Amino acid sequence: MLRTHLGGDLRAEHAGQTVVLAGWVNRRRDHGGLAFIDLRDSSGLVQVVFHPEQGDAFKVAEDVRNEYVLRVWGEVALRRDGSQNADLSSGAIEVIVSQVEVLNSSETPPFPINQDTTVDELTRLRYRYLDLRRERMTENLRMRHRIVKFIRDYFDDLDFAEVETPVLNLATPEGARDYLVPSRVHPGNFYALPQSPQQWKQLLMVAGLERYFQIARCYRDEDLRADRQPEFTQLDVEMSFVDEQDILEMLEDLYTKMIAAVGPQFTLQSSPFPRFTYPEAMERYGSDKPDIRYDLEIHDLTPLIRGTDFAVFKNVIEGGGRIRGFSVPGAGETPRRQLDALIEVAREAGAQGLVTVAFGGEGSLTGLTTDDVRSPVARFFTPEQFAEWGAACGASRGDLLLIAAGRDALTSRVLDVLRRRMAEEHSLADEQTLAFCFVTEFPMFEWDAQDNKWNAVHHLFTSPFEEDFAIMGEQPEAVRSRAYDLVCNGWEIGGGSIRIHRPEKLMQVLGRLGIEREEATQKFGHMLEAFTYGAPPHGGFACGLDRTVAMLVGERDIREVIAFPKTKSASDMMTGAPAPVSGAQLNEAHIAVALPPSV
RNA sequence: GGCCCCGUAGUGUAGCGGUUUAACACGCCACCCUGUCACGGUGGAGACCGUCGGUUCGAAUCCGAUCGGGGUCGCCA
Repeated sequence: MLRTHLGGDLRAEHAGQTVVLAGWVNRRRDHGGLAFIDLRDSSGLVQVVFHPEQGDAFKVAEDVRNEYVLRVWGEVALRRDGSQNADLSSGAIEVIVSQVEVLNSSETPPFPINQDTTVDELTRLRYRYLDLRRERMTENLRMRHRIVKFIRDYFDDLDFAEVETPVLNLATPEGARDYLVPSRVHPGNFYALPQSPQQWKQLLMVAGLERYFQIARCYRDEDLRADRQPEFTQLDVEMSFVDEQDILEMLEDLYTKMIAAVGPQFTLQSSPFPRFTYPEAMERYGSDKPDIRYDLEIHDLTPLIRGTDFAVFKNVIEGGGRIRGFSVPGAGETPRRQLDALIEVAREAGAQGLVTVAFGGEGSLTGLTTDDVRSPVARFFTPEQFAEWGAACGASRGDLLLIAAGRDALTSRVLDVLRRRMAEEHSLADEQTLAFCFVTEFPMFEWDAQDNKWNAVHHLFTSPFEEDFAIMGEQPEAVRSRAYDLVCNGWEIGGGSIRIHRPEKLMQVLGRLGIEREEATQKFGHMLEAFTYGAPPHGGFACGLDRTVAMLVGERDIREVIAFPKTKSASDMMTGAPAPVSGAQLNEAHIAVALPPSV
């Protein structure tokens, strides 16, 4: 070892000891006749002191710069009274250097390593190794490790086995776009990188493993977002002989214990986690991943408005739509300009418009007068009617109603956007609170207007409710799936389902999705066949590890918890990937490149 | 693929048609400084304003294209 101690570990009790340290120059304070260096290693910082009496060492210290790598020999000494530094773990002491060796010099870094400043994303990714040297990023990676360690221990304790599944897979027609890998041995044929180990884990259930998990890397060739990378990591779990209840309870237990272990500073809003069916979540929050740290709950005003002469509402109701809205406490004084901005937000979300009703004053809504109500539709309704609406939304004077009209799909979407916007503007979401919930009973199918067919909302191995098989032909939109999502603070953290384990059921679903018998056999024959050999009932889930880590370190962008992420255009700024390959490599893979005309 | 935002010293920003020799902070370099810890002081270097084209007497500034980054919708079972 090049050192005897880690600098950040040194305490008053080490005083008098001779130590050897190694690390980076975090900062140098040169007083001419005396120099201090904050030496940084994986444990933190320690102040090392260079006195001129130490001739050679002092001279070396004068020429040292930030990020130089040093090895120092010295004696731990208590700091003189009044010069202790409470901000450093080692702040009670300092190391008086007798000898120093420069293990490596350093160019001036392109951005400061010793402070957490905003730096252009591009520059950070280009010099990712320096970006990661910064304390915040190092801590994020360590937290990621702790979480993975916790997960492995947790499942190990419950007799789960971690099994690695193939990265080279058969491409499937459903779901996200695949990353393709050419086969050299089979000219013209391709593997697909896994979008998830879905089929493998089900086959492991058929294999009788009963309890499987994996920290699995997954790949999807789709456009990127702050919470989406082309390659990402899932906690993948599957169990046999279980129902929804078993799995939801396990997820609850897993996350509750994980947070207690690695993120004790967070408050769980409620445990057990509230459960909403999909229709309920859409009705109350307009979203299948509601942020329930705040209320702003959506209410149906249609019954109160039915029979109105106000054309906009009347037409919507007659057309089968509804009028829905929610109350924003204390927003009754929102100035006109901001209300206009909200209407614009609603329009961007697809709404024709947005009705705002601002209640003036304080206290209950009884005795409301025309002067107390500020609304663009004030002349179409009486104060009593507005008071009824307010009561339905749980509003008082001083609150603001936001009301959208239209088909449910539209009003949900609009009100969801507004809910999140108002929570943001009024700081309703506590950053230290984690509000988990489950959303269950998702629809099994959704209509794909582009391709004119039904798609699986979750995935095609998800089991519909047994009693819903009967209506699969006539009312596919009404078929409920045994799928569930784990949601936290408006983020979809994970999801899963009870699977289909009988071949004839799978064929039924495949048929509904418009996959012909021939294609079904070709793409899913192995699953259909496996299910004929006594496949046990089974189910499971997959959680986004990147999102889980981001959530627990308070990052909004999963790039902050991935060591070497890609840019929005899926490039690696450090290595330059992806890049052209040689003709020889292409030939071996039997690939002829046909570029689009614009390139 | 659509729409939106951003590209100005190493970093973060200002400047938004003409006294700009492009400003400020941090960083960097030199000198001074024996108790600092975001050390301090003095001085200095460093940017053809992403690229190409256009408008104009004059462009970092206006327009168009392009490249790169980011956001968002589509997409992501």
